Amino acid sequence: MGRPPCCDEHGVKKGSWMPDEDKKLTEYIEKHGQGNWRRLPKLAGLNRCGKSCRLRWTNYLRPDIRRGKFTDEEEKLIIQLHSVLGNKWSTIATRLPGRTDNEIKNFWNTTLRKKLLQTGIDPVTHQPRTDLSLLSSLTSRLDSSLQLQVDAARLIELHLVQNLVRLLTCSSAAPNLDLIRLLGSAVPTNHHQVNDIFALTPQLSSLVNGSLGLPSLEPVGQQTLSVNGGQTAAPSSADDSSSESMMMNRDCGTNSGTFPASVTTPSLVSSPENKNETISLEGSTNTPTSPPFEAWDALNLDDFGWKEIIDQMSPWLNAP
DNA sequence: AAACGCGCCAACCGCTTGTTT
DNA sequence: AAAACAAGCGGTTGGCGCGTT
Repeated sequence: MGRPPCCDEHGVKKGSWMPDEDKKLTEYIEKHGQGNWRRLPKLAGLNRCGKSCRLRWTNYLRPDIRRGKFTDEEEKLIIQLHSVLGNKWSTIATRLPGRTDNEIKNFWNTTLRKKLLQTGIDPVTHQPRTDLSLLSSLTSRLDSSLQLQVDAARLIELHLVQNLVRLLTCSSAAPNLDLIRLLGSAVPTNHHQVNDIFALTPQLSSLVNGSLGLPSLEPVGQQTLSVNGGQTAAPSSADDSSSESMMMNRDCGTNSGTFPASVTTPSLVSSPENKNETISLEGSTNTPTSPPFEAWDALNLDDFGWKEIIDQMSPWLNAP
């Protein structure tokens, strides 16, 4: 049989103490001393549970309680003791006469903890914060990072368009009719008709036919998107890096008709194997006009309306 | 003047530990 | 030895006051 709750009595008052309650409690303890807290409320004429009375007395009414602001010495002592004892507030309180564990705990949580954090000290370990140096280094790279975000966003846009094209041009199976429907065209039944879709936008058509001499998004340094902690796959073969990779009749993998299970993308982070990478998140000096963006920018894909397409493709993109 | 956000702190809650029966 | 009880402890919450918008 478990222990019954301390304050399970019905009608027991909770919340802030009234002055007359404080008076009753103080008078009773001054007269009879501390003792059986469970019986005290009844004897003192209080409609409170014993636990509540004890807390009120020890944290507020006790005559030896020292109220007011913590001094610098107390502050230093608390930090010092906390570094040794941790959150042992009652033990810490025994070293600060007149201060209650509750008061020290509150002071720590509201003031000291923040103070330490601001001065670069971890309030748990009392050691210099390691994440702060990381933050500092990130700040120093803010300028280039902002530019990288632009580069990365651009790259993702291009990559999505690239995969959209590939989906529509897979040769190993019937074209993805659903996607084609999404493009708002009449349902094509062969590759010739699929090509007609691209005729809707000369720019995309050019992209597919490689007639602009566009930089391939797949060549040297291509990586496979990985979900295992960002590990990169080995660069793909030289065949894959051919400009033909953007052409029709390319093998799209075994999952034609659905989004390829293994989505290829240009590497975003340089690696020893990816010497030719033009985009690196670490100290990149790329600008929006640097390769591979120049030629792609010429497409003016913003006007293509790809965003709407990608929105509608989201069920495929999110499919397992 | 009202609304809102935020910090402070008293009090509560649930759990653990120690003591008594 | 086990159950019941009391006290203590630390985390969390809720209300209040104050400053800002």
